[in-house]
Amino acid sequence: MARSEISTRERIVSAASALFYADGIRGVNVDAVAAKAGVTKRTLYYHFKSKDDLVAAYLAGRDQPNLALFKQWFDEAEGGLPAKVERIFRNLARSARHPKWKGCGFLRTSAELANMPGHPAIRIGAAHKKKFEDWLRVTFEAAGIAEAAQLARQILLLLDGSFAVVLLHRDPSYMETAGHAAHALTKAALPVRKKRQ
Amino acid sequence: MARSEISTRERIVSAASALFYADGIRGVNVDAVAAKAGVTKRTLYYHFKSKDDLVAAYLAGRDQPNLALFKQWFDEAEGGLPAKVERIFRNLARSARHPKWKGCGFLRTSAELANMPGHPAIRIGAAHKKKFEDWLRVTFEAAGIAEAAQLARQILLLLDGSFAVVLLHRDPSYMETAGHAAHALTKAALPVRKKRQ
DNA sequence: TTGTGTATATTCACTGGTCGGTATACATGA
DNA sequence: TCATGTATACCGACCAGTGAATATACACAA
Repeated sequence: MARSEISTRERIVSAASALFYADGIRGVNVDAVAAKAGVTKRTLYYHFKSKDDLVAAYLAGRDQPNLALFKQWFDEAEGGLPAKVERIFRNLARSARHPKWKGCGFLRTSAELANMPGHPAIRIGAAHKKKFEDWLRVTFEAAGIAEAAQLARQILLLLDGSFAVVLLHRDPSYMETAGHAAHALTKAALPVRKKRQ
Repeated sequence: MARSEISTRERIVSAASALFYADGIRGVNVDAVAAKAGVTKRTLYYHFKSKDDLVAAYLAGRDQPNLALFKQWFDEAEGGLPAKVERIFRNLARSARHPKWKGCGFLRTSAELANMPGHPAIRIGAAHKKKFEDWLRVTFEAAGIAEAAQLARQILLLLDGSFAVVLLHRDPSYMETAGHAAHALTKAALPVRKKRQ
């Protein structure tokens, strides 16, 4: 193991991440990843046994940071539960306005590799979405929502719908629409307490 | 012009459609399309000036039939507007159970070609989704829904979210969840008439 | 009817280039 | 001396697109 600040392996994953996200899996060749990481291809193949292995590392490296960001957005939002949920969508809309934004890497990878059902990248993507859905469900349960599981799935559907639609239309306002819907569904599922929030 | 039942060009598009949908754009090579269509590659290039041109033809050929199917499902459903909307999702869930189902071809293509913003295929996909959204909006306006445009967008988000999530998890029950959400949002947007539906 | 020109449609063989992955050798530190 | 890690050079398969020739169908003049 090299003792440098960031390991060779990390630099390779980082380069792969940027390229795969920008141009898709099949749109990026291994030489390009090696070049961007500043290593030769042989070195890359020392650390990863195949391109597929590298793809898996790319998504695995995005799992935790992505979830953390959503949770952070939720936590720092003010207002009731519906407002906190909606805030995730509003922040996402802001991200989507950056020119380099290209939707959800997990979703795009699973779409591209849809003909390889058992591909590690797809399993990692599915696990990622499951974690997000579970976090939503637990949060909703804690708020006393009876149909917490169903609501969590609905929010997930709106979120992933946003990724798909905004990627296609390049119009982030769809994310705010999804946020409204998420707000409405959450509010309707909330147990009644008093008239005003 | 050949006088056969189906033209060579149609056979090529049909072959391309099956292959591109199954394996993705970059996962299919032009030789495979030519072979499946029973023509030489040179013939294919007589009818289409490039692979991208063929991709555009693939999606253009799916536009009208896809929309017609959704409208048919909606029309033949019984019950009120929310039930008719929900029926689309239920029928889609049934389609998604077929082993060859691989999500929405428009969405998957736009995800795969996300690094080519002006690609004809993406414009065709965007136009397709826009048509569907417009049809929903007009339908909702006819039902007297004030926020018809917003509701149409929300339904679209749920629909495309279904495609993405079901493709990833291979669990069509998410489509029924989306149908519930669509039902609830439609019902809430409907102008009040009487207590029981 | 027959010959000729022309646009359409199709084939075989090929090219220039890309890509995932590897054989082999070398360096360095424990 | 042995495990770890890096470099150069290469391979075989694949792949989008093309050159040149040929077949088919039809229009029109002799």
